[in-house]
Amino acid sequence: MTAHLDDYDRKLLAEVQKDARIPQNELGARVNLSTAAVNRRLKRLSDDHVIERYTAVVEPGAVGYPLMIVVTVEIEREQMDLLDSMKRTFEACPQIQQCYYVAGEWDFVLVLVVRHMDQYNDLTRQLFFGNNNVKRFKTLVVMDRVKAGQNVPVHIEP
Amino acid sequence: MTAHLDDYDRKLLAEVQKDARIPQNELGARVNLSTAAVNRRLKRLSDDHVIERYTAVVEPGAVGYPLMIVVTVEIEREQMDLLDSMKRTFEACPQIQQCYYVAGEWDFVLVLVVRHMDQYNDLTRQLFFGNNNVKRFKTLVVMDRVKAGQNVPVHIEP
DNA sequence: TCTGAAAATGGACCTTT
DNA sequence: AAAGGTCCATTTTCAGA
Repeated sequence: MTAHLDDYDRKLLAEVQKDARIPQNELGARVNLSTAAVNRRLKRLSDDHVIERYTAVVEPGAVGYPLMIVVTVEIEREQMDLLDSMKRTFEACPQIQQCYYVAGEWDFVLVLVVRHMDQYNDLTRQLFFGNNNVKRFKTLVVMDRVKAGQNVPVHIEP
Repeated sequence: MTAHLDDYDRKLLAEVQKDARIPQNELGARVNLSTAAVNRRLKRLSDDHVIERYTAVVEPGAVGYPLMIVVTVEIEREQMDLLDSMKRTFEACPQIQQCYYVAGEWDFVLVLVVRHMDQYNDLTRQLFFGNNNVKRFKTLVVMDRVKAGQNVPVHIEP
């Protein structure tokens, strides 16, 4: 499953995770490869789905979503079709940035961005109060986004 | 604070959040703008920090981090310098993808990617058991990453 | 908005291990 | 075979008119 990545690949991944717009010749200079080799490796990493996609990260506050909220959700019954339909509902909600189905004290963890508390209130009605498979949920209001991103460590550790 | 974005900006942001490698002429075709106009707008959005950065999203499983874990942490005392040092510790830990300081039943929510349970165990020793300002923490093991990303909705809603 | 120069990408082809 | 390097055509970016 795990692709065999060498040291060059790891260095490249570290760089493009930090900044995907560094030109390939500059990347080559940093890792000691020709631009053509960098080009081939990046293409391979994309083809192999090691690199899932390239994206622009938008600052939520700058587009009118200054409020971030984490929600833990417990459900009533762990029934396949109910689960799937909940997952699809969460997936389809644009304000939900992330949705994880988890094992432990809760069943779902959601991370959402909203315009203001009123919008969050509306969403709780739609998503939680309006769904009779939701047993209870807890709201955690984010006061400081200490660290955010999808970066995966790529350094050589056991 | 909120930059004044028009409809073109929003459409562009929606597109580059989905895929940051679409060439500007193609973007222009999609939103009905010349490539030069697209170019200027994207530059402005970057300069204004509406677009924070461009990044490659790496599939954690493909580089040996198949396990994702959400942790909620409660701390002993909410003292400024202790808080700051905890934030810095969490920020510096490569396995911690996201760290939110929150209000509610917990103080921190962490999202981490690890190689296997043993690595997570080690991390709990370092980060939680080894820190006497941590009162308690709860582990939620992610079974399904239903939705992941940093996408911010940019459509026109109240 | 149009035009063109400069930069970046990505393929062809040859060489090394 | 697998991967690197050089060279070159094509595509993309980006600024001035």
